[in-house]
Amino acid sequence: MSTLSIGDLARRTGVPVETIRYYERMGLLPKPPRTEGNYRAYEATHERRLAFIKRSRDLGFGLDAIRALLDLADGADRPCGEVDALARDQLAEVERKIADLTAMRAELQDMLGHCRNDTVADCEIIGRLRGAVE
Amino acid sequence: MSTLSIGDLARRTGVPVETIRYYERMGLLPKPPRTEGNYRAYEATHERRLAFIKRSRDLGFGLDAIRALLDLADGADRPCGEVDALARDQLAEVERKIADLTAMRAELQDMLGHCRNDTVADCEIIGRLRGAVE
DNA sequence: CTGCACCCTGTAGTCGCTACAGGGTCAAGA
DNA sequence: TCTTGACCCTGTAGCGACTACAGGGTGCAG
Ligand SMILES: [Zn+2]
Ligand SMILES: [Zn+2]
Ligand SMILES: [Zn+2]
Ligand SMILES: [Zn+2]
Repeated sequence: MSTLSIGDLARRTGVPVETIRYYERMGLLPKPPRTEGNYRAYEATHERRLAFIKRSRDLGFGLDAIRALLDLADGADRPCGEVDALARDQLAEVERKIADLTAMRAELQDMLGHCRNDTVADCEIIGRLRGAVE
Repeated sequence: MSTLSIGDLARRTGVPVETIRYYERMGLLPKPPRTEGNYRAYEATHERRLAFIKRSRDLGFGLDAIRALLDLADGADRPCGEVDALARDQLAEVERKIADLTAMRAELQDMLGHCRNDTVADCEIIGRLRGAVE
């Protein structure tokens, strides 16, 4: 037969079992029918939906945005402006994070480059954390 | 007099009041003496320590690493190898995050570049989230 | 003396999981 | 047939680093 246990679904999508149950609680994944023994019995639609969620998570979308994307994906004939807006917001967020991290990287590299592996008293890293150079 | 209220300290360091109390609970900032009315009364040492914590946080160090850095900073005559190791670990972590985010950015940009602002059914963004192209 | 800004403690919520505890189910092997 | 072990169930608590109250106390200016 064609239903999947939660463990099967986890293996096929790469999403941990606990996370699948969490998505169900959060309303991202519909509650599947149950077997006689009260096991979740998933079908292909669930697998597709979970794969969609996983790809969205891999791009950094938050669960609220994913809920919105899933809703939008159902309205095939509507324009995709809202989808684009969510993607642009996400891109902006990613770019902001990259900018922050790039500044951190530059400062960490510079600190490490100036450190003479001396005593703590002379260490450039500690010196800058203390505020010697900004 | 030379003591600072928690609000003064917050203004001078840019660290919110709630966060200062949180750092105290977490053992990063020593408990300051109190006034008669039970207000925290900070001195210059607290301000320096909090500034150190803030600069470390701005570089992305976690609170455990900052605790270690603060301890190491007190041993002026010891070699700074452990400090360097913490900084290198942090640099590696930052570089890992940049790599992840850069991949997300590339995919988001590519999705957005292919989107023709059509219907949801034709939208490249939705298509890829569904798994059309990996 | 009254209002208001500030301070106090303690607790709960955020986000997206992750890790149990304490049980139930089910198929395969001895 | 019995038992082992892998899997599944619910419910709750923990993570990191805050953030946001609720419900009160303090202190100063008008
Ligand atoms: Zn330099
Ligand atoms: Zn050094
Ligand atoms: Zn392309
Ligand atoms: Zn589109």
